[in-house]
This record gives sequence, C-alpha cells and structure tokens, in this order.
Amino acid sequence: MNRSHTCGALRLSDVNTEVQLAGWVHSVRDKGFVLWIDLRDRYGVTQLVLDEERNGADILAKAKSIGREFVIQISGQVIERVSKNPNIPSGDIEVLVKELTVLNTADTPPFTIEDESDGGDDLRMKYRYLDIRRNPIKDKLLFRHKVSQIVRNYLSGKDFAEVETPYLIKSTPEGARDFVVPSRMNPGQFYALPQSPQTFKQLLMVGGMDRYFQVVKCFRDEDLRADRQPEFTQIDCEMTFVDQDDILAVFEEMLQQLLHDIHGITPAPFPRISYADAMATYGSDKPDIRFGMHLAGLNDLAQGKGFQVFDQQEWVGGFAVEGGAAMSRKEIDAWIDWVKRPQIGAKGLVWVKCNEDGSYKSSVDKFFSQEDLAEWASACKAQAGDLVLVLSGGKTKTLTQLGQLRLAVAEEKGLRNPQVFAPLWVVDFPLLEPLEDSDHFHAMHHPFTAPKPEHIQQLETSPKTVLANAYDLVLNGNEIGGGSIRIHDRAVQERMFSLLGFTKQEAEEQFGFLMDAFRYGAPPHGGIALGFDRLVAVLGGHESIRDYIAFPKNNSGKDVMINAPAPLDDEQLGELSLKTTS
RNA sequence: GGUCUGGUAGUUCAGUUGGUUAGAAUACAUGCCUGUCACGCAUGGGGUCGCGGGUUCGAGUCCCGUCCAGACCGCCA
Repeated sequence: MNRSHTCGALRLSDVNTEVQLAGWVHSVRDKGFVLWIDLRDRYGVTQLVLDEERNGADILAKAKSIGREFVIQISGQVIERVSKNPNIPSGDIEVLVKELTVLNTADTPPFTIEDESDGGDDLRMKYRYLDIRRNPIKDKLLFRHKVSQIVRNYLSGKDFAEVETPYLIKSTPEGARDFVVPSRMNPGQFYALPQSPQTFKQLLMVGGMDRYFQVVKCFRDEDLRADRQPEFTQIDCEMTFVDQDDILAVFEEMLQQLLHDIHGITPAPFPRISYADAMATYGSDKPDIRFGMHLAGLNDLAQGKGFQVFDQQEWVGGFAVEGGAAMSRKEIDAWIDWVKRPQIGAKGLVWVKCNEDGSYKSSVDKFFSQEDLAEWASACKAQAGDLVLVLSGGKTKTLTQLGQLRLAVAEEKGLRNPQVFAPLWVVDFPLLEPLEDSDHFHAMHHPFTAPKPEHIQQLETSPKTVLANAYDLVLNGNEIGGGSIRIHDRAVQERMFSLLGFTKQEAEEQFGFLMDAFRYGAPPHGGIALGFDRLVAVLGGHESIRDYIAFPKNNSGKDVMINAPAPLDDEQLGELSLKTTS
C-alpha cells in the first residue's frame, strides 16, 4: 500500500502526473454522467473525478456505491479542472481515477464531518475520533503541537533539560484533592497522582540539574469548568542560582517568542504590577489589560452625604464605561440584575450618566448634588457621554464584584478581542492568606514559596504583611503561569510549615525528604509552571481548553467515549484490598 | 454541596393558552440530472417528545421526583 502525495499536495504544476492517493471520502457528488469525490486527509482535500466516457461503466458503478467516510485508495492522473474552485488550495486540479480500492467501508457518521458540524458537544465527545477529522479540532491539535515545539526548542536553547518525574507519588493534605491509586503489593496503601512535580523539581535543583523543564501531566480531583480538566498539562520549569528578575526575563522572552512565531507580534516589555495594585485597579489578580475601565475608590466622595447604603459600607468604588451614557434604562436594569445574581452577590448597582451637556443624571440624585457626581466622574476619569457604575460593600468583595462587572461590560462592548494579546506580570503576592476559624494560614502560592528576604523577620510577628517572591504570568485576563523563588533553607521551611499549621511531626512525615535534602547543600532556586492547555487556548484565541485536548473529560470528569470512570469487578477490588472477600 | 439553562426524527432545532395524524432543516435511501464543489430536482423511510409518578375528559406542553448534558458559585496550595 502506498500513496505518492497527500490530499493537500497537488497543484496545477502537477498536471499529467500519475499519482496514488489515500484518504477518507468527504463527499460524493453524483451528477449522473459524472461523479466527483472529495478525498480528505489531514493535509487537505483533493477532488477525484470519474465519468463513463473516460473511466468506463464498471469503475463508475463502483464509485456510486461509496459513502461518506469510506477509506479509499486510488491511482490516477492529475488533470486541470474545467471548472475551478478558488476556495480550496487544490481547486485548480482534479484526479482522473483509473483504479479505485475501497480499503474500508463506514457507517453513516452520527454528525457531519464539517467545519461547522451539526453535532452537539456530547455526541462529538462520544465519537471524538470522528470529531478529530474535522478541521477546527485537527487544527487545534496541530496548533498545540506547534506551541510545544516552540517551547521545547526555546527552553532547550537556554540549557534547560527535560527530566521526567514520577506519577505515582504520595498524597499530601495541602492544596487540591489528590487522585489516588491503590497499591496491590502494599495492601491498604495508596499512591497519589501529582498535582504538580513541585517537590521533585526542587530536588532536581538540589541534585545540581541547574535548569529543568518538563511538559508534564498534573492531576487534581476538583470540580471542573470550561477551562479546567482533572488531568492537565503544565510546562514546569525550575532554575538554580537565580533571582526573580532572572526567571521573569527567561519566561517573558519565551512568551514573546511564542507571540512572534505564532502571530507575528513582538510585544513591548511586559508591565509588572503588584498584587495589591492589580486588586485595587482591576479587582482581579489576573487583570485583562486590553482595555481601561480602571476601578476608583469613592469613599471620600460618596460617604457622609446621607446615603445610608454607602455610609454603612467599608468601601465604595466604581469605574467609567466609555459612551455608556447612551445606554437605555432597560440596558442599565439588565446590568443591575446581573450584579444581583447569586454568583456576583451585589445588593444593587448605582449608576451616573455623564450627559454631553455636562449635567449628570443618576439613580441617587436625591442624595447627591451635581457637584458630588462630577467629583465621582472625575475620580473614575469619566468623560461626557460616559456612564459611571458604582458598587459598595466589604472592600475585597466589592473590588472583586467590580472586577467581574468590568469584564462583563468589556465583553458586551467587544473589548475582549482574542486577536489582541496583552501580557503582564503580577508580582509581590502576599505569602499567606488568613484561614477562617483558625490561627493558622493558607499558602497563597504553595508552602515552598520564599518570603521576600526583608520580610523574613516578621514571619511570626506580622504574617499578614509578609510578601513573597511570587509572580503570575497573565495574558488577556487568564492566569497562564505562576511561580516563585523557593525556600532552600531548612529553618525557614520549618517556620513556614509551622505557620501553615503543621506540627513538627506532620511536617517531617509529609515533607521530611525535602527537609533532609536541604541539609545537603541546597542551592537557591526558583521556577514557574505554565498551564499549557490554557496557554495554547488563549494563544489560539479561544476560552475553552477542551478542543485543544485530544480526548478531554466532560463537566463531570467522565470520558464518554471510553466510559470512564467505571466500577471494578470484585476480583480486582479484592486484589487491591478494597473489598473484603467473604 | 449549590444556582441557572437545556433534553422532541441519525443530527441541529421549532412546537402558541393543555386540544385533530408532533413539524422544519439537514442527514439517509431511491430515481433523474453533460462540470459539481453547502450541487440541483423529485419521491420515500425515519419519533419510548430523557425516565418515573401526578393533575386533567385530554400532557411534548402544567406539577413533583429522578437521570444526563452545559455554564457558573463553592472548590481548584
């Protein structure tokens, strides 16, 4: 069996060439006297032609019996088309079929194998192997390959070595829920699948690997979203003898390389903003900076004027929507309903229209003068014709709500253009988050993140104010990577575990291997992990990561094609000591 | 764990206030068609209205429960 060309290769310059092609029958157009077959493979579509005069009745009859998605092989001669099709690259030629072999028949597929398929998500996932024949999915998988090649080449060129770390490891209580694997040879004991290779890559640094990367599967047993899968891929990296700026420089250049090679863009040096500024200005630690609409605090201007709703709250703030004064009452009411949804949880929404004539019209005219409203508009940098939207409440919660409203308004106004790329670094994250109902803390990044050296002495005295050498890489409102300088000092790591509520014994049991390693000359090190699926999706201009994964799980963590997960039979359960045999 | 939306032909969907034999497009089958490429034309077959219960003279439509799918909240160091 052989083919001389792929189905995307032949052009006018190949006319008169004898060729062998193989592929799937995309469509058959039977015109009676003449019959065309669109033959498809990964590389494209080539039209085959058969008629009674040139091919004879036998082969024409054979071709008439062929259905969609049959796998066929033909040999024939490339000829120039009488009627050309400018819409496809091979549209100037067709292949006059001389021999035709049906390699395999096919049932009628459950959905059309077209760019705009009629198949719903569920059906497409069940027959994913058919879905992958469609250009949009095929192209996304090839795009993923391209991104991984650029990344691998870039990192290899920077002396990073790809090292594989184990998948069967130990469960730890910090972080997400673990997927666990029972050990047959060790009854009643379990491996866990890694949430990330974090400790192993640090041990590689202790081992002197100096620069490591891995394109690696990670596993988290948490509820899913459109951009979250139970198994997902990270570009995991770690470097020795570096500070934060060194790491940011390497991975800023990597994303620049990707944007350049993929989209022909050479972005300016990425802005760096602190976590505190990101929250204050954008109400998010992963701001979308493709557009303005910066948040502004309005406490000084809006409180103490007799409007009880504001006066009772910790914080009042808002932002300006360009041209928003033209919104109808109905449109504004829709936004009021939007912020009141339980997912957002605001009690209401105050609005101020900045009229073209310099006057103001608001939902709180009874309480505030034109001068008051002018000051709000000024604080939010609103111009005539803009609309100021204002929320109040607890500071953190209200900032988050405004941030969500900002994104939704931008989406509505078409400001979230997926072809525009706005990367930035968010830096200076707090090291610790206070836990409710506890004296202990939660690691904002993870327990191995180093405090800023100048903050180490206040770890115990003022833990909430300790900042970390931790950073996130953000692209278009998506967190596509995060990392930190790690702790490499045993004593500091012990203090960190203590703040997180580990007893000395628990820390020893969970992470003794790491603490031991720190006794034997652990070098300063740090790194980053990029969410590969999400990076590929955002670079590809899409929100959902599912179509960038060959065989994704659905919302319930199920693979509907192979029907996983599934029960085990009693014998297998017994072998794994998961069922007592009676 | 929670909120919301949906489930009707192989597929994507419509189906009014509860009322005759549940429709359209597409796919499929058959026939016709001298250059198609979303080919066209004609004809035809195709339905457990997710499942269970209830209200009613009568349920795709209303109510309750349940299953499945999707989006989101919680969760995701």
